[in-house]
Amino acid sequence: MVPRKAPFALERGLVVLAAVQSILEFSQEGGESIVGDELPKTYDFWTVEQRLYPWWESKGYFTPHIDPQKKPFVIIMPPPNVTGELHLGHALTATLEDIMIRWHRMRGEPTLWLPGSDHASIAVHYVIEKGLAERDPVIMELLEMIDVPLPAGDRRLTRHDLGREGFLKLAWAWKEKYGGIITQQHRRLGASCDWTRERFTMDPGPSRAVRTAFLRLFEKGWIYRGKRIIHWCPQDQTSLSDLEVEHEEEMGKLWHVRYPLEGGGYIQVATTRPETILGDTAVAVHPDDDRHKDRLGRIAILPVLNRRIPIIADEAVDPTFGTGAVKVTPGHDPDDWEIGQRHELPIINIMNLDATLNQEAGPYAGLDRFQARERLLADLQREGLLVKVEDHRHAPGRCYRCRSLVEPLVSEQWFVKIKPLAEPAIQAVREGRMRIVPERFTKVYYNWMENIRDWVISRQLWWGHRIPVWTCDNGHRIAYLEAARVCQECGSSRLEQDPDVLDTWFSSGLWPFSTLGWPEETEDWRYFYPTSVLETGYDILFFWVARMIMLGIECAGDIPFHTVYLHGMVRDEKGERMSKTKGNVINPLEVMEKYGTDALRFALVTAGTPGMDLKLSWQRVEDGRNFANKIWNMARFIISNLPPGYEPPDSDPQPQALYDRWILSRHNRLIGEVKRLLDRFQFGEAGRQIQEFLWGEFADWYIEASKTPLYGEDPAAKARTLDVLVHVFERTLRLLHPFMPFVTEEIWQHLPRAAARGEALIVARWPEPGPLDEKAERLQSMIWEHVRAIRNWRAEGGIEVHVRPRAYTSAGPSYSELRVQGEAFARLAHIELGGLAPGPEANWPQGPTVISGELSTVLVVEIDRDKERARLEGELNRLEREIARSEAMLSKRDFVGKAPPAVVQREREKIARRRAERDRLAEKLRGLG
RNA sequence: GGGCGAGUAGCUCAGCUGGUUAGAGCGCACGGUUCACAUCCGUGAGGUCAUAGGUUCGAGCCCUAUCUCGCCCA
Repeated sequence: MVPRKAPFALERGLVVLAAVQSILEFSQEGGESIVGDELPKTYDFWTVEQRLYPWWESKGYFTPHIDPQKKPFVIIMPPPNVTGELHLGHALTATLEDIMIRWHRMRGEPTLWLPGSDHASIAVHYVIEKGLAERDPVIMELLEMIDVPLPAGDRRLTRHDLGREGFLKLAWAWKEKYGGIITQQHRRLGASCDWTRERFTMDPGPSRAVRTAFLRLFEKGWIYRGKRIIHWCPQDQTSLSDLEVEHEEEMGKLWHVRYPLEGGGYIQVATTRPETILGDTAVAVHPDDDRHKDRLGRIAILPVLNRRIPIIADEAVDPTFGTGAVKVTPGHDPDDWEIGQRHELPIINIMNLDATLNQEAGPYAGLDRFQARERLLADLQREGLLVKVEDHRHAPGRCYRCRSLVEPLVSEQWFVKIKPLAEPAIQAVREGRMRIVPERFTKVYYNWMENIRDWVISRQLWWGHRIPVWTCDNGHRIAYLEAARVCQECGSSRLEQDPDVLDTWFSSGLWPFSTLGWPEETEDWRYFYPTSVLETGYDILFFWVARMIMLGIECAGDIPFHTVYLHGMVRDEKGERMSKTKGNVINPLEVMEKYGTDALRFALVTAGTPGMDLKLSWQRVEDGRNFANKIWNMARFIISNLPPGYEPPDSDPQPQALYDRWILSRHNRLIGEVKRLLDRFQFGEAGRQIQEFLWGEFADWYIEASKTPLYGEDPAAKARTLDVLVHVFERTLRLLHPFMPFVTEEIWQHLPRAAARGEALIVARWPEPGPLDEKAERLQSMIWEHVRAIRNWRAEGGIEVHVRPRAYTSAGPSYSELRVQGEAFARLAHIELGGLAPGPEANWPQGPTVISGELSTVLVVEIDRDKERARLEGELNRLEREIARSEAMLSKRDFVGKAPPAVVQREREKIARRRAERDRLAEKLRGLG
C-alpha cells in the first residue's frame, strides 16, 4: 500500500488549524442523521479524524461541568517534556488515559483530564546550548528576534556569551515557538483532555506552588544546604540526582597499580579510573584480611604526587576483589566518601567543573580528565608501578539526558531531607489509602522508598525555577515567597538570590495540585483534589509517582491520587527498546498517517496486559485498521437496510428468532464483562472482547443470519430484525468508543438520530447490561455449531460453494427454535432444507449425515462411501475417548463428592449428550454397510 | 548480591476467580468475484502450556526447586 503523505502542517502537529474549515461545515449540519447516504466502501480515517476532533473540542465536551453533587473522575496527565516529540510511550499513555476518561465521561461523571508540559531544565539547556555552539540557524534566528547581541567571530558559543537574562529570553522564545509540539500531537491521538486547563510547569501558578512548597520545607528544616558528594555532569555543568544517572554495563579497563610503602615494599590496588589516584587519601583493606594484616597502619606513598596516605581497615572493602586492597578517593567516589567520613580522611578535589584537573593534580593541572588519565598511566608505566591492565566489565554512571560520563564530586548543594517525606508516603500505600496497579509494583515502591537517600534539588542551570533563597551581605540566608527586597533578619537591602534552579522533578512532584491552583483555595482545587488515577510508565515510578506522593501528602495535605496505574514499555517487534541510535524507532505520527489513529490506539491497547512491556509491529496496527474497516462495513450494511425515516423503538427490541435472543444475551454479557474489566484496569482484554464480539459473533453470525428476514417477505420480521441490529450495534459502538473514538463517533453520527438519542457518542450514556438468556445462548450456539459441522463436511467433501444440496435436519431439543429460523440456518449452511423434525423421519432419504451434539443433518449428495465410513469412524473414536474420560471422572467418588454440584451436573449432561451422539453415529455407520 | 517479570501453535500474544474439547491474529494449506466488507468470507492443519516434583476430585493457572531470557535496585 502507498503511505498517505501528510501535509507539512500535519507533521508539525498543527492539525487543528488545518482542519477548522471542514469542522465548520460539520457543525452546521449539526451531525444530523444522514440515513440512506452512500457511505464509501472503505473507511476514510483521515478525513474523519481531521473533522471530528476539532468538532468535539469546539463543542466543549472535554471540559467538565463542576457538580458538587457528583464525584468527579480526574486524571492529571504526566507532563511531557517541552522539548519532546510524541513517541509511542506518550501514545500509550494518552490512549490508556483517554480510555478511562471517555469511559467515565460517558458514565455521567464530571471528568477532568488535565494536560500540560514540563519545562525540562536540562533538556532545554541541551538543545539550546547545542544550537548555540553550532550556530544553528533556528537559534540564530530566535536571537535576532529577541534582540540579544552576540559576540563577533565564529567560535563555539555558550550560554555565558548571552548572560543569564539573554539566555532565558532565548529559552522562552524557543519554548513559545518550538516547545509543546506534543500538545498538538496529542490532539492527533484523539486525546480528549481539557485544553482550557492546560498548564506549563513555569506558568505563574505552578511556579508559585513551587516556591510555596520550597518555603514550607525550608522552614521545617527539611531543605538544607550541604557539602556532599554528588553526581556531576561535566557536559551540562550541573549536579544530578541519583535517579538522573544511568548505569549500563560496558567494556572498560581495570588498571592494577602498585603504591610504594614507606619503609619498603608495595601495596597493589586496582582502579577503573586511574586519574582519581591523584585524589587518593588512603588505601583500605578489610579488617579480617590476613594478607594485609601487617600493612595496616603503615603509610603508602602516592605515586607521582608523593602524598603520604595511611592504610586503613574498613568493613566495606570486598576482600575478594583484586588484591583486597582498594584506593580511597573520598572526593570522587560515593563509596569512598562514606569510608572517608568514617575515618575522617581528608577530601581532595582534583577536578574543575568542566572535568579538567585543578592544581591539586600537580603536573596534570589543566588537562582534561581523559588526557590526564593517559599521561598519568604513561608516567606510572615509566616508573614501573603499572602492574597490568585487564579488560573489565563495569557500569559507569552516565547523564540520563546527554549520556556523558558523570563525575562524582564534592560540592555544596541544596538537599531535601527525604525520610520524613517518605514515611507518610509509605504509610499511605500500606494502609490502603492508595493502590498501585498492577499490585506487584507496590513492592518495588516500598523497596525504593525505604532505602531512599536525601535528594539533591539544586541544579547549576538557568532555565527552571530559581531557588527562592536570598542571602544578605550579613550572611543571612532566607527563603522568600516573592522576590525579597530587604533581609527579614537584619533589614539589609543588599540581597542576592541563589543562582541555582530547582530540579525539574521538584515541580513535577507538585503537578497533581499545582495545576489545580494550589496553594490558592480555588474551586478546581477543592473539587478535583485528590485526583483519581495517575497513569504512567513503570520506568518513572520513582521520578514522578513517588515524589508526587511525598509532596502531595506533605504540601497538599492529602494523597495526590487514589490509584497509580503503571503500564509497560513499548518495544519494537523484536522486543528491543526503541532508540534513535538503534534506528528502530516507530514514529506514532507515521503510524497514524498510514493506518489511522484508531488503529494505532487499538493496537497499543490490545497488544498486551497491564504492566507488561509490549511489542508493537506494523502488522498489529494493520489489524487495527482492518478492524476499523470491518466495523465501518457493518455500519454500511445496517444503514443501507434501514427504510427512510426509520425510528427504533423506545423500549428494548422484541426478539423474534432464537438468534435475536442469542445476540441480545451475548451483547448484555459483553456489557457486563467490559465494565468488569475496565473497573480492573484490564483495558487490553476489554478491547479484545469487544472485537471478538463484533467480528466473531455479531458480524459473522448475527448479520449473516439477519439477511434472511431482511431480504424476506415478512415486513414485521424485517422490522424486528432491524431493531435488534441497530440496538446491538449502536450500544456496542458505545462500548468501543473509548478505544476507537473516531470510527465509532463517525458511524454513530450516521445512525438515525433517534437511535443515537443524543448529539454525540462521546457524551452518550454508557450502556447498562440487560438480562441474560442462557438457554438461548446454549441452544443457538448448538445450532451454529451444527452449521459449522455442515460447512466442514462440505469443505472436506469438496462440495462446490454454489451447490446447495437438499438436506433433512433432526434438531432434537432445538427443534421448535430452529423451525423459526430454518431459512437462515439453510442460508448459512448452504443447503436446501427439505425437512426439519425433532428426530429423523421415516420418509427421509438416506445419505451422508452430519452429526453434532443433538442435531443431525442428512445430505442428499453422491459420496464416496469408504471416505464417509472413515470419517464416521474417526468421529466415533473421538467420542468414545471423550466419553471414557467423562466416565472415569464421574466414577471417582471424590469428584462427585467434592466438586461443586454444578460442575458434576454439567459433566453428567455432557456424557449423556455424547452417548446419544455416539449411538446415532454408530447407527449411521451400520447403515452405510 | 536482593527483588520482579516472562517462558502457551511457525511468529506475536490472550487465557481474569483452578472446572467442558487451551483461544485469537498473523503465517501456512485448501476453497471462494453469494447484492456490508478481498482491509473480506468459508474450511482445515498446527500445542508433552520451559523442566522436575508437590497440593487438589480436578492444575496452563496454586506451592517448591531447576533452567533460559529480560528488567529494576545495590
